[in-house]
Amino acid sequence: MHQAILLLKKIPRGRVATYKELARVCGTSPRAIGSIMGSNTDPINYPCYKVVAASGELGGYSAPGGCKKKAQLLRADGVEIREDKVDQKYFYTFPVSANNHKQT
DNA sequence: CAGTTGACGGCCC
DNA sequence: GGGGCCGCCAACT
Repeated sequence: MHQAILLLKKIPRGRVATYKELARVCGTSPRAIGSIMGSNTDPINYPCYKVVAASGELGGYSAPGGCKKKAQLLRADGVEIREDKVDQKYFYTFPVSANNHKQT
């Protein structure tokens, strides 16, 4: 198990997190996040589809359906996608003290 | 254990 | 804003 996987579930509905954000909280590199996500193609227990690139692009999706399914799931979450890209307004940032302890 | 690849990001041109 | 190159951590061979 990895912290990044846990962070996926911490992402509020209608919002998305970037690889770099997860990397920032996990203290690792965005490459690692992608690798971890690729190792976990389980959108059921872990909404990996809520993770997008910093550029707003959906990035990739190893789970069945591909990036198209990913976009579909995001829209179902309340995230509006424009030209296969997510608006920066949906970018969610994790609390600095949200490493592994609840805050506020 | 060592080498290469990959769901990416940042800097330079 | 777009394209190219380097760096990064983890997983696979």
